[in-house]
Amino acid sequence: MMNRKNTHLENKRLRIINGAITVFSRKGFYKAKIEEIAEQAEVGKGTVYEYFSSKKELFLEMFLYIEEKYETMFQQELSGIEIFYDRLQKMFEVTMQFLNNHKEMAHILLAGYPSVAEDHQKVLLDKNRQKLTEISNILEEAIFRQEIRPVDTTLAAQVILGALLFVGGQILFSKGEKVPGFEQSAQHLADIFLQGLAI
Amino acid sequence: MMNRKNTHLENKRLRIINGAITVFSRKGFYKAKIEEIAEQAEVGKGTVYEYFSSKKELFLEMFLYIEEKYETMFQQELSGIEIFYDRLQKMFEVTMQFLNNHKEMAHILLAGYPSVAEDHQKVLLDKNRQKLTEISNILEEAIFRQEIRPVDTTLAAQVILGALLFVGGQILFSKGEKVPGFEQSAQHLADIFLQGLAI
Amino acid sequence: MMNRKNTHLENKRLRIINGAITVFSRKGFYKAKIEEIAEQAEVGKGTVYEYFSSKKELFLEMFLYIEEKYETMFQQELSGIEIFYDRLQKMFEVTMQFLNNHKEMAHILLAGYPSVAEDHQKVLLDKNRQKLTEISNILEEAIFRQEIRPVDTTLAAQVILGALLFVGGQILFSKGEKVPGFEQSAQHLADIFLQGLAI
Amino acid sequence: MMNRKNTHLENKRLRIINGAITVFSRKGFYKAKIEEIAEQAEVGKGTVYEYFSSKKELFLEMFLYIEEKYETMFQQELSGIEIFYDRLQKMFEVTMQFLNNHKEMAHILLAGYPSVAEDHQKVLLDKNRQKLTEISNILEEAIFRQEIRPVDTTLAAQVILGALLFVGGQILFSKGEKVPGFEQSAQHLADIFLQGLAI
DNA sequence: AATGAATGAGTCTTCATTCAT
DNA sequence: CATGAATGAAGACTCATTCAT
Repeated sequence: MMNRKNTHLENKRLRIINGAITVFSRKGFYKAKIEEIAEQAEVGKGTVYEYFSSKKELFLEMFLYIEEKYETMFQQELSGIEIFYDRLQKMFEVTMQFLNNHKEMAHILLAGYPSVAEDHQKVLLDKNRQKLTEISNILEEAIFRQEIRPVDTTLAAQVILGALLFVGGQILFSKGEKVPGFEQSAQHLADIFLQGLAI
Repeated sequence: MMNRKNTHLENKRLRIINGAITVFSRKGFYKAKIEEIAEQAEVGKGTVYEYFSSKKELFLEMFLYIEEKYETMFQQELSGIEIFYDRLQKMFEVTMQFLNNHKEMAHILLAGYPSVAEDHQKVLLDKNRQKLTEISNILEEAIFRQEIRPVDTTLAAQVILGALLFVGGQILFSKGEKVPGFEQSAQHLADIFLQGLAI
Repeated sequence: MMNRKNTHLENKRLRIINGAITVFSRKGFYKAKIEEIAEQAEVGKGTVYEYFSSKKELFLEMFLYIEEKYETMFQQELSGIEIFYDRLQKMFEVTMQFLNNHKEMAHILLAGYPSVAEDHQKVLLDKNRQKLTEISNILEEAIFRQEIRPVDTTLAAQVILGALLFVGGQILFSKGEKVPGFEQSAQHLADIFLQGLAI
Repeated sequence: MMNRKNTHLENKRLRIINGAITVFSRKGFYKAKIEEIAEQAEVGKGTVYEYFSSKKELFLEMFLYIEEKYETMFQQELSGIEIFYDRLQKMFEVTMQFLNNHKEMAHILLAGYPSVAEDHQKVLLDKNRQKLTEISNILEEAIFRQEIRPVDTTLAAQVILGALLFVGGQILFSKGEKVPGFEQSAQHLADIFLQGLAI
């Protein structure tokens, strides 16, 4: 009983988060209207406030929700892969796939709406840092395994994440134009990073 | 006389643009208040509207102003340099230097505030594309000179610009923490791109 | 239940319209402040916008509301009367009575605030034309019945409506001064129109 | 010399008044911009304030200027005419002619923009009253001469002025539609007033 | 728990007016 | 006298948030 109720509630919360994803990413934080999110979620405007105390809070929760999905996807897809080149390629692939499913989030992930964050800024920055650390760890492991040469892993992680997000964004925002398959792009990218540009 | 007047007017327009830079980058587009920009510029609120027809227009003009400065800096600094590695390094250096002077713009350059743009979106996207083309050309030239191996220059340009902006942003937003010298970081970055990560 | 709610909502809409009547007629369109209308209606400023999408729209709706009341009054009072002289007299009487209850509207009915109208101008002009047609019809009927001689009914209708509104307005705006009873004035007017000024 | 200067000044003042006529009547009081009036008059915005202390004052002065022209025209045209019927007809004719030349003023004359007036309301009302008195006098004279029967001249004057303005307005605002010649309309009107509608 | 009607704080923008040149 | 750049008071309108039902 209790359980069913919880599920039911969870569903409503989830519907709202999904409405938020749709609207926030279409309109951005400021142009998104709570009312429209409520409509999307097929709940009443007031109901949104039963689950989230404010628009900002909703934005944050939505962000964390997406982040978590990204993170999970990231972990899962990379789990079995040992070879660094393959991991790198998979990273790009997963990220592009993810951005493709949440196109609109690319901007948000990239720039993080600093002014929106304010109170929650710490949380958002931490998420970013976390992802960088993750990539950093992968790099360090690869260095340890002597798959790659010793480089400043912090810097390299930034370069990779920047590339991931920006290239992903670029590819996705070039609407209408031919978007090469993710796999192929991912291969190219991994290749560039691994082999470098030098002859 | 006429000249002095023109100069005087130009000064006021410039003061407003600088006010806009300060406030927009501190608060973002939506939280920035015209009144505060006017205060910053030490002009009356109404005066802003003598020079710019709307908040959006002011934002666009400010963006173009900054872009142009960046562009000029970019061109100048790269002009004498022939070796690709040096150019790459300089690119990073210039960009970081620039972002350091306009810290606040990093977000804006990165994400382009899509929802703000709307009417002007085309202009903003074009600027981005323009920069990518520029880098692309540098790459093609380097390929032609056989300084680097033949790669997808479009993709590579995106990777480089993404890295430029993101790494720049990262470095700058880690306020309080030790920021390594730009030169050194630029060297590292150029090295990573040129040599790749592989052993 | 449903019914009570509707009634309740209707009431609020009506309260706002009445506030609008009070304020618009005291101050005219441009000097009227939405906030004051809201105060009059004892609702919040925002509530006005729940019911009317803009100040102009509110003005139009108020105008139509008043027009309808005038029209109804007009129809009802004239319904049983056959003799042309009596109808004419009643027309004046009804109009003066009406203007007396909505003093402030006289100007609006007279001049129609052309610049306010703009978008809605057509609606307002149509209302005017409608009233003229109505009077025109009454005149034609009277001509048919040979109660009055054949005249240009369009012109005559204009004369009569002009007189109705202007005289009404004159009488009402001479505040403080002795206003003769409506009935008596109406008789005089009807007499002038019917008998003419000639000896 | 002095004289020429005065003339010159008078010219500038007049140019502004004429600009005001054009703009006020096209846009109405509130939508008219001082700047546009200045443009029309081909003077600087500030210059308007050299001649008129405020927008309201300019409006009033413009109104009086027009009124005077109307008045003069009225007096002149009626001066030689003795027969009441002819005077009545001429009145209509002159008024329509006048409104045709200052189309836009019809509304203003009709309704008098009460809210604009405020401070000057007295002046405007007086002008109106003055015109009514004038017509009243004409009527009294006609009664004295036994050209028309004794009627309430105040009321009759109102009816006539109301008809003058309203019919004039109607005719003029029916843009695009066939407007019968003024003379003919004036004849019809005079006929209706003199003979009445009765058979 | 769910709703949506009601609210008013907050901001862009307009434009009459001023005043230094 | 003439000008127009500068100003800021004022007001329509939006929308997150509340709360009675």
